[in-house]
Amino acid sequence: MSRVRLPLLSVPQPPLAEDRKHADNLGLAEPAELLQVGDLAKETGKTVRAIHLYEELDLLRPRARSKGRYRLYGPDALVRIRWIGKLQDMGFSLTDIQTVVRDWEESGSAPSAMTKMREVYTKKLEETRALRRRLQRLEHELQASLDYLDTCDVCEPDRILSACKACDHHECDHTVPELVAGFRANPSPS
Amino acid sequence: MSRVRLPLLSVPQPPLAEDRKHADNLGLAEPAELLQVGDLAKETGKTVRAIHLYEELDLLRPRARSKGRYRLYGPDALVRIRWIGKLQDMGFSLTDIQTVVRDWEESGSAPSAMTKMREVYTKKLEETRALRRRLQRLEHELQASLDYLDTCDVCEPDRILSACKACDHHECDHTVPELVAGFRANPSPS
DNA sequence: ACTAACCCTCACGTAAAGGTTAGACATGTC
DNA sequence: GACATGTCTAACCTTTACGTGAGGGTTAGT
Repeated sequence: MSRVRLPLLSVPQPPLAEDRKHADNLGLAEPAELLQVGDLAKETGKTVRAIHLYEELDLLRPRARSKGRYRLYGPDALVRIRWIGKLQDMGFSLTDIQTVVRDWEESGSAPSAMTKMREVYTKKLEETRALRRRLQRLEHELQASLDYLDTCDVCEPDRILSACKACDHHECDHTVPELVAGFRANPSPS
Repeated sequence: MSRVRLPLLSVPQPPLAEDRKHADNLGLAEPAELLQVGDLAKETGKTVRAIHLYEELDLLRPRARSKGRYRLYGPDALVRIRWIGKLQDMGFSLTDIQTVVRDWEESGSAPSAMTKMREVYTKKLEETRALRRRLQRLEHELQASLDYLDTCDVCEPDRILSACKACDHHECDHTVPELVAGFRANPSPS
């Protein structure tokens, strides 16, 4: 019975690509462009700790390790991390994602995998729509409350506001928005 | 830098008013209708524990106690609890609400209080709008991904799906939706 | 009086998603 | 070789919103 929580938003802002450190190992044709964890962090906006965590959860895996055991990732890791981020944004928990990933990898045979993927996304699409409607209702309520408050100082311009906390002016029309009523309800102790 | 999380939704469903236990103490005019914590719980869908918690956080306070120290609430408590719930739905944490309440009570003088209330709601209204836009983008992405997947089995009806995990059919048009690409990115260990 | 429901006050547990040390190597640069 | 950074592992810390007993009174009804 957990209710919806809509936390404050703040998009990570991919901190614009930094200087490629050890340029490119000119000579070796293919395995060029290996990134280390900090690079991933910079480009995805996630922290190193977060990326390590994803690995602990088997959501991500370094392509190799350096001699000194540094993790080395291919560029696909970027895709993966961003993907994780998007799923999170859509409301998946990391453990949800774990499941999704496990399912995908277990069904090495594709058809079921594709089906699953479609299922997951379809379901989430519906949830997202529902959530948006819900938000819209909240928006209306907020708007209504603000309108109500405006009324309050329209009918009693400016000055009388100082008495407004106890103002019964609106009490006659019993449609005090809940968002406003709640403020006053349940007064503090004696 | 916390990102948005949009948890699964599920509205509490106010479990339709139960039988008024000790009917109404016929005789005593005013202080009738005192509820005890379980009643509040039933009517708001919150748990008793939750209600106790709200009290610990100074968001709610019983109007009185019975001889045996049972908490007794007036009907305004219902309003208050529902109000708390709505604020939570809008993304306020309980500690946020604590602040709001404290602010409201401290400014016993009303004008600043009203202003504050308006401020809070105005801000939240904007956040909510932003969030909705964000969700809309996610919705589009989901839709796009699903469309993409449909393409996948339109061009290769049915059977070839079994090879689709490795299918490069779409790789030519480099617009693999991130939501789809992420699935495949970063293959598991060797 | 007896019983079934309630309620009281601690107080510790939990899940999520990392944050934050700490102590110790690794790398790249001058 | 010396420095400044960057990484490694391991392990404990943090916050949120309650959940879950334990141990023990309270109420209402019969």
